[in-house]
Amino acid sequence: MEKNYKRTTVTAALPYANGGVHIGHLAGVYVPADIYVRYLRLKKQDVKFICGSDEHGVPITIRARKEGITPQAVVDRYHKLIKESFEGFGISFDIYSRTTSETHHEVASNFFKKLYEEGKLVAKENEQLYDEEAHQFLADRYIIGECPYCHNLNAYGDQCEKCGHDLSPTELINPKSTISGSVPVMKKTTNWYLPLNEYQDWLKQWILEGHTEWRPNVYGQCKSWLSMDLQPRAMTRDLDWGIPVPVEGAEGKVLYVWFDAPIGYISNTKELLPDSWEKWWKDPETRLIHFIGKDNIVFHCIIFPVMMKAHGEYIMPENVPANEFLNLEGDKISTSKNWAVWLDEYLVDFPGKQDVLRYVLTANAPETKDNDFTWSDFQARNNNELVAIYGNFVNRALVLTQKYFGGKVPECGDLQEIDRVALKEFADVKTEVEKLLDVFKFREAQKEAMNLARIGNKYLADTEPWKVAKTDMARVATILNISLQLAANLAIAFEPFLPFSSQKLRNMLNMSEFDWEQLGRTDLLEAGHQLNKAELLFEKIEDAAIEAQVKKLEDKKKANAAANYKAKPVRETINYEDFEKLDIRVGTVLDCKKVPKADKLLQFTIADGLENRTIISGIAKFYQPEDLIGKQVCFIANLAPRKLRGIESQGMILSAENFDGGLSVVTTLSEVKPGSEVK
RNA sequence: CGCGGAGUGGAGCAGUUGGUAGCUCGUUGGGCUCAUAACCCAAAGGUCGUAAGUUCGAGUCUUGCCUCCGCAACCA
Repeated sequence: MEKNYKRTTVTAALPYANGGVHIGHLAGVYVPADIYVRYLRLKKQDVKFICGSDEHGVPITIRARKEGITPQAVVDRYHKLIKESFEGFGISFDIYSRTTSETHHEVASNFFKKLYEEGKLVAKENEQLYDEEAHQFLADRYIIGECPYCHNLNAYGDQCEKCGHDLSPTELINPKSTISGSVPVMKKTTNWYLPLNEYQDWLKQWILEGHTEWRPNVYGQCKSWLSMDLQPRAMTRDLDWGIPVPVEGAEGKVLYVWFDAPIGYISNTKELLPDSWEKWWKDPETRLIHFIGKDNIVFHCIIFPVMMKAHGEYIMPENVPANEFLNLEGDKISTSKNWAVWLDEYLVDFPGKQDVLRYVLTANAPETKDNDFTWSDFQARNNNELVAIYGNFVNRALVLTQKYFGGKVPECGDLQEIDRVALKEFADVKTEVEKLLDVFKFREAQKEAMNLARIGNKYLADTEPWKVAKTDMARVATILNISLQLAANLAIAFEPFLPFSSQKLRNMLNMSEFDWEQLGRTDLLEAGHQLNKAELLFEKIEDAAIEAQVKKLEDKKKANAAANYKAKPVRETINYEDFEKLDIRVGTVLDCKKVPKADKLLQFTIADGLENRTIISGIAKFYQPEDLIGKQVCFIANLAPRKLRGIESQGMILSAENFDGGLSVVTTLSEVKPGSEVK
């Protein structure tokens, strides 16, 4: 803030066009960004608010394949949905474009070309698994196979979720493509890498020394990254959905989405301002602010800055206010599990109540830690704060004015001490709100704005104009004049937070012009100015509406459980000899305890009718060790022993994996002798 | 195993450079009646995840431990 900037470029994370947007997106990124931008605009500062859909990447191709449509059709659908949701909530982007736009393809392509031609990228050849049926290289997560450590048959190419080992796809036994089910083959490929390591010292200096004021979560995350040795990172992928790599010999390759997406900020600016976009990105007198969620910190603080640095013409972000996550009724919000409050549905269920959600999400914003959204909190904040404090004060001032002065702003007479105190208090609010907004503390800033209404209610209670009216109308005039000035101030103070309500309030007050500098002043409405009819600024939300939402969520939860249960296709047929190779037996658990310093592993001592054996199993999350002692389990007796956390596991205990990932140990219906074979 | 963030009265949050713990909502009692049973006042209620340490003194510094969230597939 010390530096005097001429203009501010504000970006909000590009939502991925593979689903709708929900309250988590809104709370984490778009509402705070919108508040900030509206605030700057009110201060008459030069600001551009840039966003758009991120429309490339593998998951979109997967969805398209699943639905039997083109990737373009997928992104068209979600781009429209997302764009409309944002518009519905008054997120005031100057442009909301998309990364499939022509401009973006050109900008991203040129960006890459410049880095390539100047030798800022390093080409590297390596071998990757390739799906010959689907004709594409496979990202780690799209390969499953048997884990070489715990022999879980459904380990992913990057990690086995059962034993927690980090894997590389080539380690998997019997790897299989999740896309086509075919067996992937090794194929050589060349990709271009951004040598992050070469920029490490610069990053350290820029962030760790230059930006100690960044939020602790952002700064800490950067510090964590910069304390390790950064590795070159591939900026291209072998895929057919994306921006073609503009280099000879790079057919069938596209830019990595995380290379492509942040450049989207730049190209969308260019689309908005074809002639003057450069000053918004290249002029050192421009302040660049990225609003993101915590999962994006590394891209916006490390990778994208390095890209821009390597390019050489761009300015660096001045701040990256990242929020933590929002939970919903105690559980993580999840697109894939459909555990979310979707914005498009909210707009239908609560028409005209966009500001209520904006208010609640800001009041409860996950600025320093993850927070929880609950419908009962939503109701309470609406009824006890918006309605009771803000709406009610405005209503009181207007109704009294209507009653005593026919809806005309009365003359302000001599001020008494109590008036001066109230005026002083609300003048102070301006300074306070500004101070907080300037450092991205939106939650507190909104609370401070709400204090204006509190001051108003107290002022009315203290001065009791309805009593004074019996004896001294001149005094009532002064009191109501001040109250109305306060209401006008509220309209300004809340404009960044609750734009719809501010608009409504300004209409009631018949106020045309307004800007932030007027905040704290007492001459916003002239004596004799005619007010419009008072309406309610906010309405109470009844229990029934809340119960309906809670029920909707519960129904979703049930539907999810059902939808997520889908049996996997049966594997390749085997013959009896193959089966016979497996020696499956029943054993009795003699002892069971947690493996120290491993959160998933249990160590079993199993009576097997022979010499007893030790088996490690990754089911600690689902069983208390003592509950298993004495129980009979099925295990594979002739699996090659394997060391896990330093303990040799002599076999594998069989468990069924439920739809939700939960594991249930396989046992027998009646007790049998330890060592009995399972056939 | 490693790294980052967080753990404060019933709920949601503040607590700056260490000095007897604040705010909003809720609760209880009182007041008022202009107002969407809304508003105003007052009170009760925390010893700050846990154990130890530094200090005359720690929520605020150090160390260990516990719990939650996140960490380059997707996801704010």
